Amino acid sequence: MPTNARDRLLDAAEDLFYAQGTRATGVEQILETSGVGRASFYRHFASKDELVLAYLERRRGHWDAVFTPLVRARGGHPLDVFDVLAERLEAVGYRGCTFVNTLLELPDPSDPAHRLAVEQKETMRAFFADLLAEHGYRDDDGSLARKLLMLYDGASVTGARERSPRAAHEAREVAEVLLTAAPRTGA
Amino acid sequence: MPTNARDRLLDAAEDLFYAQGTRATGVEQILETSGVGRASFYRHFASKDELVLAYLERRRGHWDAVFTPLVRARGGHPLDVFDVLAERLEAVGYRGCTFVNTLLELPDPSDPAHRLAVEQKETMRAFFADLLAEHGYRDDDGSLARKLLMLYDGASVTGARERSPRAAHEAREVAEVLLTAAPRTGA
DNA sequence: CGCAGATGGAACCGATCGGTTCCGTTCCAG
DNA sequence: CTGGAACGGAACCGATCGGTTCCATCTGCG
Repeated sequence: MPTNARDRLLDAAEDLFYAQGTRATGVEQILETSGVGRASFYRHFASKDELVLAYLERRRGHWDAVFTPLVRARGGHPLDVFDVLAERLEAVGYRGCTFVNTLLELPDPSDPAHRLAVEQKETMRAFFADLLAEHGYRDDDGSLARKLLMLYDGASVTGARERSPRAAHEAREVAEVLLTAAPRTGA
Repeated sequence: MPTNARDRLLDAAEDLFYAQGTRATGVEQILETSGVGRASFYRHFASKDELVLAYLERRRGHWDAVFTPLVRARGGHPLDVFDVLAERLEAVGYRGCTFVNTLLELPDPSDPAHRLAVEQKETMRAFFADLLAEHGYRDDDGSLARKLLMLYDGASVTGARERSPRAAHEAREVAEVLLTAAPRTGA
């Protein structure tokens, strides 16, 4: 039974938190952007921190509902992740991976937002591991999946800095070299 | 003729800005940590923003004066960068690359702090390019140097998240594969 | 029609933000 | 010894922060 105001708040929060960071975005600005009254805000969220968490959970849902299906639609090869990332880098206003940005902006490991971001990164690593296994790449110690995630994070940061999709293309090239040298299942 | 207060302010700013981020650190906390009076602060810095800039310039100087000599001392091979990075990741309180953190925390491209961080990243890229050339690696389009920097950034972010030097070791392995496949000068 | 729930506006709160001002002290050089 | 520069402490400023409260309005449903 979410009312309209809640959705508008989350829409505004998603835009502003992502573009400016969570600390840099005040409640006031979210109210102005969403057109929601101050009272209504606190009827739907106990605090700004809870809105931040709801924002992160929404982005996590976006990963499950949009990002991974796009990778699957391309065939689900580990390299496809970097092609989907490249498309995102081309979008105006790309500003890096939400979860990398959040865990760097809120570095306290006991912060629920930090923890959620770390959990999401673990989900991404597991996704790489699944794709590798499904395509016959052996990764007994898990290092290959971690390296691909590290490449993904490096491309996200570089893309946010250069505001160009080149980083994703070059990350894909690195990943390609990595996979060429990787052992195959049953070999 | 910098007085003692200025140095103490920069010492405190370096610790706090790096550990918590610049927005999360108030002037008040810097005054408490440094033991400097509020008036003295504004005698040395026109604003908090200028202290942030001075902090970044100090870190940039640290790169020139400490980081790159450590790499040179190991032989100046491109892979040596990752070994020096690994040592840093082992230090308690490691929280990622100052300049990556800053350009993500202050995403406005016209922000002087953001610009300084971007400039420093360009310096790092050029450093990789120099090391590559000095050790006989061809990199006509500069993509190899950019990829190494991307690996460095990925390892920094991952190291900040995992609080372990493993990311640097794995980044070095990726770089090694990359260099093995790279063309050599005169070939 | 009339009621109830959801809403937006605005006033208000204490706390904190970055920044200014004044004053008393310390310390070193002339 | 004396003057001035540098300093620390504290009061103070306006602005903004996150958060609370009250009220008028709108809307949909019985």
